[in-house]
Amino acid sequence: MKSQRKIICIVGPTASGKTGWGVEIAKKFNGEIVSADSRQVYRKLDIGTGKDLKEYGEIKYHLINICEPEENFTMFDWLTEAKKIVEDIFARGKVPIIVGGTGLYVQGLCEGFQIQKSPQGQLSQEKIKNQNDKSKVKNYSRQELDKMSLEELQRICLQLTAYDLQLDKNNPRRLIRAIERAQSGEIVTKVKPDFEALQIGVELPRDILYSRIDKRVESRFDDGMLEEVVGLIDSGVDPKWLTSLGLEYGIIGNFVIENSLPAGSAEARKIKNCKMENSPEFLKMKQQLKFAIHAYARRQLTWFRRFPEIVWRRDFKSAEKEIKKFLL
RNA sequence: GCUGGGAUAGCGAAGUGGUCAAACGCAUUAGACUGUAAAUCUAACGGCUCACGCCUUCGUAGGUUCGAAUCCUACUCCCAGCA
Repeated sequence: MKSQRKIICIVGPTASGKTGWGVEIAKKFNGEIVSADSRQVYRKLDIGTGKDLKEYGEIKYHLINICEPEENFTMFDWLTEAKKIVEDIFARGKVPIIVGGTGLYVQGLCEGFQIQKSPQGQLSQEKIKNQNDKSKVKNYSRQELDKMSLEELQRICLQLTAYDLQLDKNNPRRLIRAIERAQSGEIVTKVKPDFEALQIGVELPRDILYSRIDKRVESRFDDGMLEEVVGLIDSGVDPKWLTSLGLEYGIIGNFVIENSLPAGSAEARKIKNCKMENSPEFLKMKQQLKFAIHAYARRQLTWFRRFPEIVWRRDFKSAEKEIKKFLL
């Protein structure tokens, strides 16, 4: 197969078996895997993020374990790296295979997201000046914005961007971004990338998906996921940051904090952990985690559904056929 | 066997005469999403209907009342205390 500017994306909800497919495809089509996972980028977060590094075998993978806990990492950080790596893989005459459940990242790559100074942004700057109220012509930092109440954010947003935020006025994250965008005058646009992409979605009946998620939660606890979280907090990782990651680190993290597990000697901790294992609180937390991951999988599916170009496949064989056709 | 407490939608749980198809939480389902995305936010959620609306629900069966998830009677089951 000669080198060509084509990439394969394997997407789908968590626990659908994307990695397995990706590895098989990499083997069959001379590929390398580029992980599109916003949590596996962090070192030391292994069990909770489900880094099955062994699963890759001989296959080369990228963008896993590329930064330290607590480091800021955003879509554009990922995009910058991913673009470089994709080029690199092309240069080596191989096929980049993007595998991951972080749909936004995959979309950003396939659609070519780019930051741009926008005239609209300038307009907002004008608007600030026109407020005539010098005290409010302030550039708020993220830190400041994070501390604000919904009402404050709404107020500032209204001053800056007027009516165009009708949409998500109860969503602090969105409001903060809208404010930042207005302040910086930067906007994200799309520039068609010069490669072709085929997006394959791993499809799974809902009930099977859920039971796979549940099983995986169980086995991760068996693998020492609770201990991992305790260890991270113990070693000084900011619990606030950790829990902000959501799911395993959010729910287990909060559980660990509430039960003040990360204190005292390793010995004492171990005993406490064992005692914890089957306490009603522990069981409850475990169930809560499972449900949270169900909801996450649903959110992922909602996201993916908006992209009609994704080709959904239940069995690997037919996905493989699709890819063969595409690479021809 | 006696006494007390209780039975509410898939689950948990409010409601103790009208404004109750019944708060709230969970689950579930759908949606949003352009530098935090495993995050953040929105909605639906007894049945039928696009909808006004209609129909059937609060353990079961009767009763009181203009009107009952709410009061009365009997029955069934559950829990606690006493035997």
